[in-house]
Amino acid sequence: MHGTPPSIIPDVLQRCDHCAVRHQAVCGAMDDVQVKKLAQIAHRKKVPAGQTIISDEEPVDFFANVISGAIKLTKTLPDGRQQIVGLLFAPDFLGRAYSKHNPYTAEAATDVEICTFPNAAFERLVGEYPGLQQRLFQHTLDELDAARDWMLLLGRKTAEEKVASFLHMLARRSLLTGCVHKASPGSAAFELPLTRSDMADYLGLTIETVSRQLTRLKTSNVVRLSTNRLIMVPDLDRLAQAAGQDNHRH
Amino acid sequence: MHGTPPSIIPDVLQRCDHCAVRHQAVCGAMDDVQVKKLAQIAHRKKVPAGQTIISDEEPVDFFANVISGAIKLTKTLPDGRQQIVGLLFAPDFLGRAYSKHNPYTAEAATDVEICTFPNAAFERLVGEYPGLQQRLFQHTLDELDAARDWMLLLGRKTAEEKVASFLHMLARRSLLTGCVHKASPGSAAFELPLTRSDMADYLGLTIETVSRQLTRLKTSNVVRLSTNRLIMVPDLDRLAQAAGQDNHRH
DNA sequence: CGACATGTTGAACCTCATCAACCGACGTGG
DNA sequence: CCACGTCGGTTGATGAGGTTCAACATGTCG
Repeated sequence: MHGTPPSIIPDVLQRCDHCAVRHQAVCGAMDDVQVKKLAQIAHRKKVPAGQTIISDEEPVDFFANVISGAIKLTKTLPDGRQQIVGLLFAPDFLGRAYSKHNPYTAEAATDVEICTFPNAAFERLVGEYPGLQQRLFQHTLDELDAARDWMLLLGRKTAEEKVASFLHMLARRSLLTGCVHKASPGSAAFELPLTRSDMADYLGLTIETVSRQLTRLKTSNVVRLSTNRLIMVPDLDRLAQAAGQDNHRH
Repeated sequence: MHGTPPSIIPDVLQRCDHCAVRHQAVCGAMDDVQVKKLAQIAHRKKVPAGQTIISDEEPVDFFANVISGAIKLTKTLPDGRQQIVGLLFAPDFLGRAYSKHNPYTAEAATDVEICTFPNAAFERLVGEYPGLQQRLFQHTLDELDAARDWMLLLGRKTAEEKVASFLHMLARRSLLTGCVHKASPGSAAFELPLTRSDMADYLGLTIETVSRQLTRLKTSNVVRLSTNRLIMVPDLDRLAQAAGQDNHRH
């Protein structure tokens, strides 16, 4: 929502070899030679929480990989009602093929690190390496699946199921993303990347309802909160059940 | 929801040249020589309303173009609550690249005609003609945009805005799809492709609420209903306003 | 004609939004 | 140092928008 442009910290010396997402992000489709080409057009950028990265009102001239942090994609009605239509995490990709115009706004939900590529140069690379286009396509399909899952949530789930589903998604995510304490199998612990207000915008609720449902889940011992942001899930199956989920999947 | 497989009416003699969607569907990316190849693997199929085309529980072994009618993509919670996560119309494409498994069910909302291609053969063609893959990618991006628009609707719009948005979408569609009476500019007339029950599942409402909001729009003269299914919109801008839309777009 | 599916309307209820007060943490300036 | 404003979050009271349950209307098909 800030008008100021994100500060650019070019990092030409940065070797992709040491990048945390080298083998997961779109560059995972490329061999070392290709990645070197990519490195030449890439720029690391740090974006503080709350800053707008892409606005739906301005053309976009770059693509980006998310290195760390969370980015929210939002849509807003003329009267200000807002909905988060997508969340991007570590190896995800930001940007739209075939169009300079994004139909939504991208904003840093937390402090964020991204690796940007200028539009033209990146599209040239996509032309050279068909594997890259396929990777982008695959990523878009995943985003579509996620969006449709969320449509089911927004249209048909209760407030408690919505909150539980959100936590369940993060919990699953935390299990995949390395560094797990895996204290006991079937449990998880993670940090909330969103404020209550953002959670509300993601779930189609109000902050008050989100807060109430969280305390409900807390008092029924489905989750534990150490701070406002640190969540501990003792039993993932119970959480999945509270989320009204197909738990024979995922 | 029916268990019976759709009846297959192979139509080898059918020339793609005469196909209503020859230049709009994915085949629009192909020249006449390529289309001839495509015609050899294509089969026309008629599917009666209500019949399941693709189930999320069975692998899919074909792709398809929609020739006529409407197909709904649905997701269902274990307890039966249902949400339509996508609607496919005439030149749209059904099927999922890179995966035999669809995470949703496709069902004929009206009587439907589709043009199917066996998986393997089609993927071979995609490999040969890069334009085809790009076309599929583009289509997926459009579906993603539509899904995210719908997330905003499901999460943040009121019942009246939801119904109005749905009608507005169909009205816009009816203007693009040839055969318009364009009695007066800014007006539109079309047939509802969905039952009240399906509309409810699409909008995250109940049939009763859909019905009530329709009569509200009717009594406030935003729309006119000749039959239950035939809609007349005298002023598209008023409808857009009732939909809570950005009307400086689209 | 009766049976069944689709759609409308009414009344009661309930979930969630709204409005408001309050809490703790943090930063700033007198 | 403390008063203060601000921000993120919680909790309570109230009410509206939609759901639910039920009755009825309409249309279609054997």
